[in-house]
Amino acid sequence: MKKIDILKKLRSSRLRPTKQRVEIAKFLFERDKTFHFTVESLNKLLIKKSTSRIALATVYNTVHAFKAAGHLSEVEVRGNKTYFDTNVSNHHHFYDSETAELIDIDANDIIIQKIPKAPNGKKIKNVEVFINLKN
Amino acid sequence: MKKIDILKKLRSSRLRPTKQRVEIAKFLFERDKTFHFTVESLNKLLIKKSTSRIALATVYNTVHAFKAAGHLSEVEVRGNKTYFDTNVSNHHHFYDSETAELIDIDANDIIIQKIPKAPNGKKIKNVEVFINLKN
DNA sequence: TTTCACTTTAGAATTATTATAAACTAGATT
DNA sequence: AATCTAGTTTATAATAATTCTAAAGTGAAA
Repeated sequence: MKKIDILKKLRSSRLRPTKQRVEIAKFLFERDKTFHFTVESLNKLLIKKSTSRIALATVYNTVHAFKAAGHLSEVEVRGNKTYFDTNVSNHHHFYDSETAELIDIDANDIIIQKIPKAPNGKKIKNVEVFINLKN
Repeated sequence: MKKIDILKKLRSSRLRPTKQRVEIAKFLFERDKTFHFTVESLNKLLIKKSTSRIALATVYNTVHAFKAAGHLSEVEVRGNKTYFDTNVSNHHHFYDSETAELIDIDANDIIIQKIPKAPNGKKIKNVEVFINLKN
């Protein structure tokens, strides 16, 4: 993705193409493969690579702005709380983000027909299906 | 579940049945339905219900001890960091907890044959399949 | 009943994230 | 081009969830 495309992408998302946003956007989107990161890891990479210093809070702001604009997705469904479950059997969950409530789904109520094989020397430990709900 | 069972359960898991553990275990396991909670919410409920005061750190310790013993499962796979993904299309993930690495799975590589319908007045927003890896 | 490794406790520390408020800037208006 | 202004960036403080620490307490083995 060219710089000009990034400018377009930002403008079309009503994000002012500031120096920082352009720099972060170039870093994130000028690549061939998918890129997974946390704000913290992105920040470290930016510090290494970039000439100008970008505040951590700006990285948070920018990442969330990109997310709101649909340029990034967040691989996290439950906020930052850890839920525990007295049901230790293999099962799945509905998650209602309105009420921050988890609902069990019996393992038998979901059948997965096709599944990819694990990469390289890895094995599949378990498969969790998470169904997010809306009203 | 009776108190005596809880004592057995703890002993068999090599957890000393201390006053606090028994109290928390009774609260968690002497019920018919699955119970979902966070340490914080559990702590609040314990403060309300219990006679003796239990330190928050003890609730953390105890919950993790129960988890290690297999009496509780943790509905959370990625620690407490939020990952972002430059791939905004609908897709799934492998998660390698050894390396804390996410790997994309194309939406077409997973086919779900049977899925439960959403509860009460809710709709399904999206379905996330999370495949945990081991070595 | 003594002993000691395991526990509990209060509070400090850490980590991830969000809020704040002052300084800055892209782009519209003059 | 100079001015204006809402949106941005920044350093820092605040918050929230969780873990650490070190001292005091306690099951249960001997």
